[in-house]
Amino acid sequence: MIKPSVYIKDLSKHVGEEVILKGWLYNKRSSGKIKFLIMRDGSGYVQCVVVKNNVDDNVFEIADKITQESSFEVKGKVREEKRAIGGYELDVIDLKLISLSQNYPITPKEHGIEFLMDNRHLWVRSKKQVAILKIRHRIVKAIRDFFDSRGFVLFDPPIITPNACEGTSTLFEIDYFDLGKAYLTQSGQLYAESGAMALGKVYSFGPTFRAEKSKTRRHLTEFWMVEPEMAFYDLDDNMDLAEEFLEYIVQTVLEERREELKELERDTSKLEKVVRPFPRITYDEAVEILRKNGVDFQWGNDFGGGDETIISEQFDKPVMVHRYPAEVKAFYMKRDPQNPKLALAVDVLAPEGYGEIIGGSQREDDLETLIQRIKEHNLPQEYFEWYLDLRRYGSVPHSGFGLGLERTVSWICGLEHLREAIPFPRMIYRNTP
RNA sequence: UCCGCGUUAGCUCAAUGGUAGAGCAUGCGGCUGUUAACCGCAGGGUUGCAGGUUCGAGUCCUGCACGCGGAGCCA
Repeated sequence: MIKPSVYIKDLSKHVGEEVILKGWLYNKRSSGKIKFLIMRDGSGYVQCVVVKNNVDDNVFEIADKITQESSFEVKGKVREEKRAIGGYELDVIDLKLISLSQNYPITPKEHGIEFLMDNRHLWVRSKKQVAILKIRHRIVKAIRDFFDSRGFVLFDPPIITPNACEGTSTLFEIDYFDLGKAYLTQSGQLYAESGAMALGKVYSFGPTFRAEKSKTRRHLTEFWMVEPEMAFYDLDDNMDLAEEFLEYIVQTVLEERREELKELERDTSKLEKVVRPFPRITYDEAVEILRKNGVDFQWGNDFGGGDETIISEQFDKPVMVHRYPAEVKAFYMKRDPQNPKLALAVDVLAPEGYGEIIGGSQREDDLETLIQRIKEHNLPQEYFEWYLDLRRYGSVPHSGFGLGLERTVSWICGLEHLREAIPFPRMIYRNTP
């Protein structure tokens, strides 16, 4: 057995005991005959104190020579220590070097983004990145827990698809044997709809791909999306669910990842406010807000990034904007019976300028109307025959939405850029490491 | 695709058109409570690439490459 006797996060249960820890050297400070080694093991950080007069010469020699990010094993006695990070310290008895690291590129000073991105495989070891990745994991778990405990069934759509879901965005093209071109999915929604007709309430959760030449802090070419789809839900039911969902995610992270949020210096008072009910405004009301704020906005257009910021700044909670002009929305969205120019769509804008994190709608459930929409959007109907079947065989009103995982992580962590919200971001000018 | 900014030591950055420097990292030495520790010494450069102007270019001009930010588009 080579695994350590205990992990750093559990040291509080071992005060006064001798333990063996294994990990990497995060940083080292020294003051003559006493050396301070900060070990990280993935679960946390602990300061190991090596005093020359208390250890064998060869142990002190190792403490002297060990370099940043070298892997090592340490035997020592756990002691409470208010001065140290984490509140506990290890009085070192023995040290074993596992592998010496030489010239680790990421030093304890500042680095530029290009360098850090080139070294992303090492950058993920840094404190801030570790905190973000732990929060990302907790968000993913919260998402799954939320749906799993409410009668939803996980329904995995294909990644390789024969056509565009929405027909507009650019797709990544691949050669698919003798069948010609295929594409990487940009949404699992249409497939999720078939799942909803089979299982009632489903969600899909996986990577999606957009070959848009976007070059902003809000875009990745590969990102993760969770897409619930519910039979017998109208737009209001859909919004109720989205609201409860977001509250659950944010409050869960606040409860369970407080340490990590602190490490990121996140202003948690902003997150505390994310509780139901969220403001709900119509597209028309949003346009009014823009005009009051001096934006010369043309009715019928979609909101740009700057517009979204202005709208969301009016509120300290996520704001739900519903009933958009049908022209700017996808073909599958149902029109508002009260006003056929409007689609029963909803976007949820995160506060603090983080923009759209959810897009959803009630789906068109009438066969003839949907065929008409496909024609209007100049989409090849033959590719959508299977989708039309969902309206031929027991069509029901249904709704769903998609939540962008990285945008959610970015917002909750208070990040400047989406690229830190995923281990290995894929962007227009970067697909390495 | 368009607009703006940038590219100097391993990293982060300085340097009126006139001998390329500092901090971190690395190596050596010092310090028994350090918190991005500190102090001393040392090594480390084809100034992104290709041209041009000039007695002289890191600095000015042209082109290219790469990066960053933004627009459009979107989660």
